[in-house]
Amino acid sequence: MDWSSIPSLASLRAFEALARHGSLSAAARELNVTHAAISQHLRALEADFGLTLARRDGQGMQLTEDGHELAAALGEGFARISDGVAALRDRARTRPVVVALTPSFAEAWLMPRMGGFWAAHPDVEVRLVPGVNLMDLRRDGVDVAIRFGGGSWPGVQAEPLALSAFVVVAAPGFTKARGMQDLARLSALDWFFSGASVEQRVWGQAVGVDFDAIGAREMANNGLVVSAVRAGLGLSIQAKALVEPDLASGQLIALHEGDAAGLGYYIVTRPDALSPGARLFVRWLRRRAKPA
Amino acid sequence: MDWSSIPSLASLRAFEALARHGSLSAAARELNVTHAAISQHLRALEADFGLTLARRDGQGMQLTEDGHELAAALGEGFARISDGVAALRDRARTRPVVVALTPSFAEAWLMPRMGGFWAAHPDVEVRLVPGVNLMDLRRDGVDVAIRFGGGSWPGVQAEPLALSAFVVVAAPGFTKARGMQDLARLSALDWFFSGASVEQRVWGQAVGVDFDAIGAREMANNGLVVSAVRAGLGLSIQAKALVEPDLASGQLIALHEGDAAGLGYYIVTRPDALSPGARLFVRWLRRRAKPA
DNA sequence: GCCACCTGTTAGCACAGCTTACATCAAGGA
DNA sequence: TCCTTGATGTAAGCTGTGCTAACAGGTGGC
Repeated sequence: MDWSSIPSLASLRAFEALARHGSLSAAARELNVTHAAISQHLRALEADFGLTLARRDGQGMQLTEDGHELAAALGEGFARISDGVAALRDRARTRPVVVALTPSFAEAWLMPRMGGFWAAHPDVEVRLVPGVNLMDLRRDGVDVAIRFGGGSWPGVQAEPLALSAFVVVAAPGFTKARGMQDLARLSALDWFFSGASVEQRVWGQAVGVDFDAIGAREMANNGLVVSAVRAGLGLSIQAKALVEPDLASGQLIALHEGDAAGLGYYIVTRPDALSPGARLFVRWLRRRAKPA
Repeated sequence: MDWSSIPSLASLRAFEALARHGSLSAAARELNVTHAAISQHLRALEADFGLTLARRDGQGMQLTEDGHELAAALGEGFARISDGVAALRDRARTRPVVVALTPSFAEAWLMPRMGGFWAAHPDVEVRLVPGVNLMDLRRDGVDVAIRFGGGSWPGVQAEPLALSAFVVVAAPGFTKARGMQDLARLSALDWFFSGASVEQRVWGQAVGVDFDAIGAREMANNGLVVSAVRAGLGLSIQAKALVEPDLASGQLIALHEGDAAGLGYYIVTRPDALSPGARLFVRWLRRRAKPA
């Protein structure tokens, strides 16, 4: 495409509007500018082409044949562009919001609350992508991630959703059955953990324990870990925010509680390009954050 | 057309170029800007739509599906616009140059020289429109006018082509046959003039004579006037520039010569919109002006 | 004659869109 | 392994396009 021979697009747009309205003032109103702006564009075009495009005709303007020819081309061209833009906006509006999060958070925190979002925004489709690895938001097409950690990751924006202390939990009967209150006397085999639980790995690093290394019992995912603990088979370390309901109902009891120390769940987004649906979802998340 | 929902056309143009080249730098080269400009436009579009349009991919860029959709629409739209502009330029290039002039000037000065222009520019069509009335250049679609007068007309540009004294001419035998050298003894009936000769009217005004009022013999056009004078039937006032050849060949002799006084032929053009052909014609005219 | 609308033109200002300048990263060749 | 080349990313700041403001004049309807 040889852009050098094409007059400024602003001029062409102005002329296209002029052609449709047949009057400088009307065109100016459509484009939210003054008539002087349109007049200048028209003069510039006529000087550039060396053609008269419109004759001044008392009230209003009359396109010449040359003017009509140009206007037709511009009308079609701009219409195609406008259609394409509109289609893309529509696509952006209806596109599912892709949310990456840790499996535990999805199960224990988000799913119980999702009903509220779906009720409020039935037209916004949300695709939850549970996963352990830190995904590259841009590369993997993720709109929003909920990550567990200290809140500082390079190249993304992060805001706290729910800072959370950790708790060591067990079934109410566990310590009684074992006849002990003393954590120090627990063996490695009493601990359950899951390599798939980002939260436990982060807490482990924070308190200086590598569950894998000390030979604790590993489960495939944190859901199994919690099941085992509920069954009175042992204990585990959990983000307090996630086991809140179990503690409240008495299904689990907290043996020890640790400091939040800035660790918790963060809403992580790309600095650029947040889709309309994603914007809604983030706003909804923020409102849920307070009570948690 | 709802322009408010359409991003800046410059951004869209930049993205269209990016889509075709698959690289910021290449697109920048096409548009004669730096890669930073393209990069900024891309970011602005992505932020506006809330969509990722292109993935950064080591060397070069890869459009997303959304990006391809947008690029297709833009490509077609801009192509239509570009075609329309090109067609109009072509039309402007090949359009005949409309030249308005006085009949006398056309016959006596321009026609003898037109061969030179046609030889130099065989592709430029020139339409001569001889006429007496001062035409409205814009309204009547006239590119160039050659007017006789003092050089100052409102709303147009005028540059001198050939300033010209007037001469009172007669056939060589005329005065001899009448046996007199003395202009004062000529009667009104010895004068020929034409109401269609702008030049004579202007000279008349300049010297304070209204040929019509004094009852001189009127002919339909100046060609007939000159014929009558050549035949020895009387005398007339003429722009010197137009009867130069007759004087040189001895067909006519000058009885009296008046001052140019700023009167003469001027190249008159509109301040705006001079078509390419018209530009050529005016330039050619200017070169002919010196020797005349 | 008045009013309400249009167009034409200039001077001057604001900001979109650019450049400059720096950074990082990947691919090739010495 | 280093160096060169050419890609992208981003911030700061300049510049010229495209606008407004403020004038003028013309036209049609009441």
